[in-house]
Order: sequence, then structure tokens, then C-alpha cells
Amino acid sequence: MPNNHFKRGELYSVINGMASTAVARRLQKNFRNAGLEITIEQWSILYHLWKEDCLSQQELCNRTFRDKPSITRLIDNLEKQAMVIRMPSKTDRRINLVCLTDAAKEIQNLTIDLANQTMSEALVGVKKEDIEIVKIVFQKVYDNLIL
Amino acid sequence: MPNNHFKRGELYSVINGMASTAVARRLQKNFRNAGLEITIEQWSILYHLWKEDCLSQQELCNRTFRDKPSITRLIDNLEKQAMVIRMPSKTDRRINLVCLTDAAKEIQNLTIDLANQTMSEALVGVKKEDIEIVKIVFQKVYDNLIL
DNA sequence: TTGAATTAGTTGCATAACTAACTATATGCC
DNA sequence: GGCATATAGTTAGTTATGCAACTAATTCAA
Repeated sequence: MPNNHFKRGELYSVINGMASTAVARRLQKNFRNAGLEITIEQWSILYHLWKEDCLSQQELCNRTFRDKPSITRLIDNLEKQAMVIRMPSKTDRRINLVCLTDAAKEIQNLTIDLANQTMSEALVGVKKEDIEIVKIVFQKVYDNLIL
Repeated sequence: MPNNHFKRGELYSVINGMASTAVARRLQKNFRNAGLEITIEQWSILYHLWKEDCLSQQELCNRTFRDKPSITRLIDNLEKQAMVIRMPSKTDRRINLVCLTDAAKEIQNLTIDLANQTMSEALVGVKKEDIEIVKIVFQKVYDNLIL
């Protein structure tokens, strides 16, 4: 039994029960209050497309740390809401390029402002250098488990 | 537009896409490989009951940062698998006390070992003091958003 | 003591996640 | 060229999550 047993268990439940839920739920609420009918999961797809448009579904899997079926359904739902369209790649017919519509471009600034505002609320009292440490720890965890 | 705009956006997607999924998915896989038919969400309930048995559903909500319907269904599924039973409180008939069965007690040591092992794999190369910082940051985030 | 407000838990509906099994296209080796 | 293998994406089935609306029991105050 490792000697740091309980600490790790505690960390585990913190990560699992709190990290994504508290921030995500608040951001979702802020979207709703602003009249935006979009989930944070859908927004996270748009967020990556705003950085670089017309990515393949596989590339979205890599960048959002989701598996392929999850991306398929998220794109399905975003397509229903006319936020993105699937464009068959001309060089590889297996690939769908996921491209933004004008509707998605219109909500970019508003939603990113809301996200920044939410992160500001969430990070009150947290030192900048500690945020950097959290990012580094998460990246290491991801590398340890996935690569 | 806040000047630390992109950093926070990045942190957001890291928290949302990676934190719970990578560790949780690995732990789930380790459970499955050990022949355990239990989800990590169900395990997180058992984890709190091993620390203190016969908690109310509301108390489990507080300790696992979940809402009431989530707890209701997790307990439903755990009850189907005969891991817990609902016992009506004698002092307040609105309350269900959720108590462990022998089957749950049997898997306690094995699953906690697997969880510690998974956290050890996940935290390779991460300094102990950085883990503490992550915990403190998450607690602050939670306090900022919920309280 | 009765009636409003609070608290504990459940149910219905929608979205999202993972696994496993599947189709279709592309690549690479003989 | 042709077959094995790899890659991109979809579908089906189960579990989990969030919200809103609901029932039942308790508390508290007029």
C-alpha cells in the first residue's frame, strides 16, 4: 500500500467530482442566461474551430481529448443547430472536414467573453503561477496515461 | 477583453477535456481488467461509504459534488448490483441511509489498491508540492463557484 | 394547529460519454 | 493487380449528467 494512499484518493475524487463539473456547469448557466442554446461540450468544439477552421473529426478527437463516437454525435448536434457543416475532403474521401457557419462565427466573441468571465470568477484568489502549475500537472497526467 | 484571455481558455479546455476523462478512463480500464463490473462513478460512491458507512443521499451529494438525481440513479444501479442497500432513517422518514453490503466490503481493498496504482501511474514526474497546489486550486475554484 | 416554506428523494427528458462492432476508403507489400 | 492492414467515421447499447417538475415528510410561525 503506497504511503501517500489517502492523498491520492482524495485528489482522485477532487478531479473526478469537481474539476469539470463546477466550472462547466457555471459556464453552461452563463450561456443560458445570455440566451445561447449551446452546451459547453458543443462550445469546446467551436472553440477549437475558431482557432483553426475545417478540422477533420479525427483532429477534433485529438484536440478535445474525446473519442470518435463522442465527436460524431457532437458534430451531429452542432449540424442540427446549423453551427457547423461537414465537408467531404477532396483529397481523402474518408475524411469529413468540419467547418464553421456564419451563425457560429457570430457567437464567437460573446461566448469567449463569457468563458473568460467565468474563468475569472472561478479563479478569484488563485495565483497566476499556481494556474501554470495546474496546467503542467494536467499535461503530465495526460502524457503519462495516454502516450 | 481580459489580457490573460487565451491562457484561461486553454486552462478551461484542459480542465474540461482531460482532467476527469484520462484518469477516470484508465481507472475504469484497470477495474475491467481485474474483472470488476463497476464504473468509476459507482466506485466514487463506495469510496465515500468506506470512509463513513450509511450516509444519506443528500450527504453523498455534498461529498461527491453531484446533484440529487445523479445520486438517485447511481444508488439505483449500485442497489441492482447488490453493493448497497437503502435503509429508511428511523428519525426522519424522508431520509434514505445508504449502507454497504458485504459484497462491497469485499472489493474495498482491491479497488483502492487499483486506484492508488492508477494515480501513481498518472502522477509520474509530478512533484508532491504541485499535487497540493492542484488540490488547493480546485478547492478555491469550487468555493468561488458554488458557495 | 393548521398552513406555508423547506428539505429529501424520485421521475422524465435531453445531451454526452465509453465500448464494441460495423462500413468505407486508403495504403503498402507481395 | 490483389489482399492484408490501417485509418476515418457511424451505429447500437449502457451509464452518467443536468434541469425541471414532482411527491412526501418535516419545520416553523401565525
